[in-house]
Order: sequence, then structure tokens, then C-alpha cells
Amino acid sequence: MSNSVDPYHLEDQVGYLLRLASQRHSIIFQNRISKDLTPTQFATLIRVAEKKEVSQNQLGRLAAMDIATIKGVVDRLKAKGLLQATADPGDKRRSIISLTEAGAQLMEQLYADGFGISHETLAPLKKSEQKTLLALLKKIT
Amino acid sequence: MSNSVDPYHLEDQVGYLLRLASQRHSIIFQNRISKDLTPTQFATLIRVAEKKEVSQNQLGRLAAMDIATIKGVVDRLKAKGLLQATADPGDKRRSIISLTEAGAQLMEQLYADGFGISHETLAPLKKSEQKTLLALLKKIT
DNA sequence: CCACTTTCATTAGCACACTAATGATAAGTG
DNA sequence: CACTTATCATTAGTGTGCTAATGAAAGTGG
Repeated sequence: MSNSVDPYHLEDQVGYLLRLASQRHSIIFQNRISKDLTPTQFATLIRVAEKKEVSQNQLGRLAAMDIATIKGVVDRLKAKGLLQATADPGDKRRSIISLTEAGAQLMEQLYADGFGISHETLAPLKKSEQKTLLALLKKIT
Repeated sequence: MSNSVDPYHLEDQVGYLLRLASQRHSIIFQNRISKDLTPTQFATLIRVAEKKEVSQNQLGRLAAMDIATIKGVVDRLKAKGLLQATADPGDKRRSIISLTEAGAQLMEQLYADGFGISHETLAPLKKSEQKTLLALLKKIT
């Protein structure tokens, strides 16, 4: 039976811990990423690289961002010359997003950075713990 | 030895999974919280309630927000009538933050909400997995 | 083919979350 | 005491991340 006098400890709550872990990850990301990119910009580039061509809507779903958020991210990546948008001839509502030459050339380095970032973020854990953490995180997604 | 041809799967990276888990948690939070509050506002109230009186700087450290972020959070909580600031007589730089009557009366409900939010967020996991996840998250904080 | 619905994208607005710069006050040291 | 350093708070700027409102284009059913 549950104890009605359990104190509430913020530091034991998932939400708070997720925020703290995200904060640390962001710092590691920032220190290790080659270009001046944020984690969401990074994820967006990865998704575009995987698909070659996507609509903005599709891209938002693939990178787990809502349409208003992905728009800003794509705009900034266009400003950096890493993404480009062209009109879809068969559907005038759509704009097709793809990597520029510069974006494409950057990808190999980004993948390498990505491995390093994940590695450092998980460094406090043993190999087996790392697998467990990833598996559990996937379950609460 | 590490395999140089490992593909990079975004969905297996800690940073990405942390973002997804945080997203789901936010939605649950929003649906369950009594007052119109965000997770950071919630954490801030909890910390003030624990300390009774804190400077804004202290509060930022306690709630894991930088000083610029906590300022905005405190401003919004003041606007909602849940926090108040008074001058520190012994140190003119400081403003002392405390709960208003309305804020104090809200706390009991917020603790209850907090338990429910954590519970629902962790619902996909068994009890033992929940403990493991929290322990592992603490290690990468 | 015309109305209804859905999809796609844009815009405005709010709330974090950080950096960097500024200014005021306090504390420590020669 | 005067100088330096540290602390506290504010402000401006950038980048997520969401909702809600708008409008254009595409699809669907009577």
C-alpha cells in the first residue's frame, strides 16, 4: 500500500532528471560539434540526409518537431547554407527540403561528432548500463 | 575494437531519446497539473516552498536554471500571484523570493499532481525498471 | 462540379534556456 | 582606506518548442 506521507523530492522525479540530463547533454553537444549547430538542427540534418528529399511537414514528423518548430530550424539551416528548399511541381503547397553541397559535405563529420557526443554523455555508465538506459528511455517515449 | 562502419541511428542516441522522453513528459504534465503552470515553474515553486525564502540567484541554482532563465520564471510566477519579492535589508543587491498566501495554499495540490505526473510518465515501466531508470539518469546528470 | 475536409505552410505569441554585456553592491586584500 | 574581485540582478539577443489563427492548395463525396 502507498504511504500517504511520502515526501516529494524533486531530485527523484523523472521530469526533473530528464531536464538535468538534457542540460548536460547540451553542453557536451556544444563542445564537440564541429559546425555551429544545435541538437535539433543536427537531428534535422540527419533526417534530411537519410531521405534526400522531404517536405517540411514530413521532416517535422521525422525529427520529432511540430511544424512551427521545424520551420524555424529549417530557416536557420537555410541561412547557414546547409539546406535548400525547392518547389514541388506536383503539389504547390509543398516545399521540398534537401541538403546543399555544403550540407552534404558536412555529414560525415557530423556522424563522427554524433558518436562522440553520445559516448561522452554516457561515459559515467558501464556498457551494460548504457544499453539499459537507452532501452528504458525508448519505453517512455 | 570499434567498428568503423557502424551506422548512425538517431533513434538510438541518448540526446534524441532524452528529447523525446521530455516531450512526452511535458504533455502528461500539462494534462495533469492543476493550475496553469509549466514544469520549470512547478520546480521553482517547489524550491521556494522548501526554503521559504531565497534570493533569485540561489533559487536558480536550486532549480537548475541559469540566472537569466529563473528571472523570467519568477516574473511570471509573480504575475500569477504565487510568488513575491521583497528587498533584503542586509544586502541591497538581493531580492528575497517567497510564496504568497495563494502560492502557499496551492502547494499541497501541486505535490499531489507531481506524484501523479511522475507515475504516469513511468507507467510503461515495471517498478524495478523505474528505479533503474531514475538511478541511471542521476548518473548522467 | 461544388461543398467539405484534409494537408501544407506561414505567422504571431508565450515560455523556456542559454550567452554576453552592464551596473550596482558587497567582500577581501594590501 | 582604496583597489580588486566576486556576487546579484537586469537586459538584449538567439534558438528551441509549443498553441492558435490564417490561408492556399489538394482530395473526397454527393
